[in-house]
Amino acid sequence: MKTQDLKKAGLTATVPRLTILSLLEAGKTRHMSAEGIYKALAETGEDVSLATIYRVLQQFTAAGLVSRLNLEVGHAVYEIADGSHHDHMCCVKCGKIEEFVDDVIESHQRDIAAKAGWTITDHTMVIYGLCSTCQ
Amino acid sequence: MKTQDLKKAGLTATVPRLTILSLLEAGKTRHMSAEGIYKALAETGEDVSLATIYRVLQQFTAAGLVSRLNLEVGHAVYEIADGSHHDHMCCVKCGKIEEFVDDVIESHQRDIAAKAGWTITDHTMVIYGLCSTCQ
DNA sequence: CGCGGGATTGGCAATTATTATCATTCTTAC
DNA sequence: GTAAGAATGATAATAATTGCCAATCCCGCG
Repeated sequence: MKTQDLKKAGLTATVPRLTILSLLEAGKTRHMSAEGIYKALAETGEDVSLATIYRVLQQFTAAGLVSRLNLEVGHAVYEIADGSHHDHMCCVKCGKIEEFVDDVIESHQRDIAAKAGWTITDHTMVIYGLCSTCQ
Repeated sequence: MKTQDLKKAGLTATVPRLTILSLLEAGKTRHMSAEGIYKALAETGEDVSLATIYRVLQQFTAAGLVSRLNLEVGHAVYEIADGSHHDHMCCVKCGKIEEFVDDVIESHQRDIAAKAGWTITDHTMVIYGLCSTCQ
């Protein structure tokens, strides 16, 4: 039962949390936004406030019950395009951004996309962690 | 001269555009947010409105003069964490999200981080493109 | 060099995604 | 069942960004 999943994650079993977890585990849509969850629940009359959904998703993410994927919007930084493609490492403590290039990763991406029948227009890869001085 | 860079990109050479391009090319800070650019220019008395900065950055990005990097905030989607790590492909036309795993990419990431003296806490990799049905 | 019209800008309102606040309600251990 | 603390809902607030529109600028032409 899902109550156990929540207990195991150190969260008390409340109605909103169980409702959200059930929806996600039902797997009708694998990737859902907070807004999407809100609407899906509203449709079945299981109203949960948007504030709660955001809070619960944070808790679930922290507990490792769900994972979060950020898409192409939000806080952005820009850099002069020098033609050379590179990816980024971002320090979660001091915010430093370092760049790197790895041809093996680049070519694998192309292979993966091609194998799936996709045409790549762009990609982003960001490694988050502690930089050498923030260890 | 920078006017030529703008002309070549199909953009008329205006004061705000030249100001922003100069700042970015000066390279004092390689990665700058819109807000950061706004403040940096304000300090030297070269005021450009925030709305213009956002507009110009969009144009520069579209023209390939600068590139844009999105960080860990913004519109997010969540999925049940099944333990297995995977990365994502996102269709820019229909929004479909597909998942993939590639061990070579994973291990290369660890190597790169280790070589730079970093400790990875997380990473995101999203390939943007056209999915097989949206070609 | 001056002029006209379309492109561009600035100021500000509006949006979008998300977080904070706080009074009310629910959970749980006793 | 009850009390204490955790969680929720409603709503205000925030952050990043975009939309709107009147005022201004840029540039080819005379």
